[in-house]
Amino acid sequence: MKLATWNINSLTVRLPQVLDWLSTNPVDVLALQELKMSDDKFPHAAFAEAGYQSVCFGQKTYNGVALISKTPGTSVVRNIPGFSDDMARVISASFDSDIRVVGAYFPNGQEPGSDKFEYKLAWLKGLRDWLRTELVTYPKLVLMGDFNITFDDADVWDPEGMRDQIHCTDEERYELNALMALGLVDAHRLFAQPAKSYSWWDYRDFGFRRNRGMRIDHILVTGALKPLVSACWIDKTPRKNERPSDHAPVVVDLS
DNA sequence: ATGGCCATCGCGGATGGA
Repeated sequence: MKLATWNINSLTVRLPQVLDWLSTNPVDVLALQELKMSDDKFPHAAFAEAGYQSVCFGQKTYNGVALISKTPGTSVVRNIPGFSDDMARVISASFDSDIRVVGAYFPNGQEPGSDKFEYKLAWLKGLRDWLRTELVTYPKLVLMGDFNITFDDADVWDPEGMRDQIHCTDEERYELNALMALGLVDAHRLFAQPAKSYSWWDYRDFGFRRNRGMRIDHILVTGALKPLVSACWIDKTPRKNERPSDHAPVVVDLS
């Protein structure tokens, strides 16, 4: 079973790229973030023609998440039960009866100390409190998406320049580590990876060409799934497309 | 470098992203 996550920065713009990617990377489940599209606009038919089911949790202009899958997802849950939020950031479903997939678009946070930063920290706490009980119900769980947090300096092209900046603060990393402490492991770091592996590059200043990026898109798995993880990689190919998303897909092989 | 780029809304330029 292969799963992937990809922040596509507008499904309206990037639908052809998503379909193209799926045709050469026929994963079982693809979590999408930043649809920037309301549910009534979601292209279920286009995915169906490609042989994929889809469940979405959209929002006009901002945010929006979806799960694209070969088999239908069951027990679909939108956002974080118990955490009141007017933004569409999380969608969860079960596949192959007992694999629970949580696709998430974590808040950006804009700037440490800002209202958006405080919202990010509150959201992270809400996610953690919910996942603690969710992991009891679903021991085989995958949490993947755009986390908007780096683990450490290895995830940042310019650690000195980014020190204490958004995505790299101690507060964000504390919350990320607290999530891991619930019993999750970073699939990417289970394997040797190319040096300077990033999942996002700024559109400005030839960020991708110069590999000035950050690894902020992650796939975390529970201990029960860890023995099944045979590979995890970042696919930089779509970042070379015309009009690319600023993020690249991350893929995990659970076979 | 007080920035660069991109998507949205909507038709100019602000807002958000990261």
